Amino acid sequence: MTNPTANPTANPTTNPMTAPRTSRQARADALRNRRLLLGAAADVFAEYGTEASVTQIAQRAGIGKGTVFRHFPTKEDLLAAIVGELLDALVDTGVALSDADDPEAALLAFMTAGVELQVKDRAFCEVVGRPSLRHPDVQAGIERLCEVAETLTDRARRQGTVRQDITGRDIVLLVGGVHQTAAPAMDADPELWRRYLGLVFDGIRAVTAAPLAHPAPDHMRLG
Amino acid sequence: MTNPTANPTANPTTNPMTAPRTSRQARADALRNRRLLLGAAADVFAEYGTEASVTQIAQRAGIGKGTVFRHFPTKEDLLAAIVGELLDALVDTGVALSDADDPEAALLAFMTAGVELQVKDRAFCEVVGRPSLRHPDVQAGIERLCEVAETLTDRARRQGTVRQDITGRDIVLLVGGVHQTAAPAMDADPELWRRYLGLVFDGIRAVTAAPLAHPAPDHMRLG
DNA sequence: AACAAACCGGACCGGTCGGTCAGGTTCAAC
DNA sequence: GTTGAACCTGACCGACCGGTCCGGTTTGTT
Repeated sequence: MTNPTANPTANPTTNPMTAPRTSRQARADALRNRRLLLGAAADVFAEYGTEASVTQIAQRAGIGKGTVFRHFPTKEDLLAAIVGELLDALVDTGVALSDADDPEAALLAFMTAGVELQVKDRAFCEVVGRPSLRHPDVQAGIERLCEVAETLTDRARRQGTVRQDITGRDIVLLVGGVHQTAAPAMDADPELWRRYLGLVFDGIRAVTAAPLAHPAPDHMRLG
Repeated sequence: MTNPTANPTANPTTNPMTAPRTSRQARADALRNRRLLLGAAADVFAEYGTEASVTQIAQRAGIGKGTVFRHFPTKEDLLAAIVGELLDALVDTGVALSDADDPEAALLAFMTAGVELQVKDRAFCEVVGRPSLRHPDVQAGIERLCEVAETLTDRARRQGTVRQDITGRDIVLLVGGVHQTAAPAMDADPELWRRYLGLVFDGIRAVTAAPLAHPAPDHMRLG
């Protein structure tokens, strides 16, 4: 959906990654600036989080601030495009793990990849970890993430290596939670999240434990 | 330390909760406004988080913005006073649980109280969950929290109901992490954190699991 | 009652933010 | 080469922030 090489016939008003106009070909300088913008935005959002200013992104890209708003009507649209790509990449990782030999190891690898992405990218973990950004692209990406997580979880459940009462949504939420658990102490130990991922995964593997008293979530946002 | 009824001979420059002047008695209106301010700040920070504006707090208290800065030189000092009180209350809860009959249940009750506080108070969980606010009062409060958590953990460890490689700092970090895990879906289910507290506690109780590969944190902030 | 110190409050300051727009520039079609 | 639409830019706008300041008010004391 947010793949920059996607079908150019897609609706340009809902997909700013494709050609912005349907009639004429996009101009060469416009495409060049768009690439510069997306690269700079990815870097700056990753390093400074969602509160990075548009001015800062424009400077990093070497373009004017007005050009940013020409390509994306609001800052949130730009942010959603960046985070959407990251979500897509993580979904792809999950899909690739869906037919691995060891379902338990595959689920752990998926969670590891998720936490690593959050560690690397401040904006990603801020957007995924809070119900603030209601952008449809992001919502859809998270939904796809839950689906692939459910696939991975289901295989491990059938194998009997993880408890029966864990869902794909649990996994997605726990990936965010593991990162947040370690976050306050990550300056002192950048790999601390591995400790809590191990602990949480022991909880996920506790097949002999009593079922969790509280039911699983059925949807992740809105009320 | 941040108890409003604490010893009035404490250094007023480091403890804004006590009388602001050593020589004369504080004026009646000043004390009244201070109480209004602290109450309003607690409410507004709890509801809107650390980004609540000083103007908003002053309006809720029914006082002028200048009066806020008369009592606390910066917004961060006010925030630290509020959060410090909450930390003290949680430490007291932990101390009260330190001689309970069932160490395992006591540790779980402590964690439950911690998550409940985070659910109720946005500012509290923002300050505890991020290494941003370096205010000494807050740092000291977190340190005391880790100590009482270590006491509770140690009793449960000796009893053999929790794994040997869990520390008090782990517990404090996990309390924050459990809340953050459920946070994205708490609009739909405000009690969802109970599910993940149960799951994490199963991990903590996994006495037969292999020891965690990554070592425990030895300090929580700075680098 | 009279006084001075303490206190109050909101206009004000400098700074930052997301977003707009007029005017100059560049590209591509012919 | 000419032309005009698409594009680029950075000065600018209004809103909001934390924090300051001083004229006016309140308070406790004498």
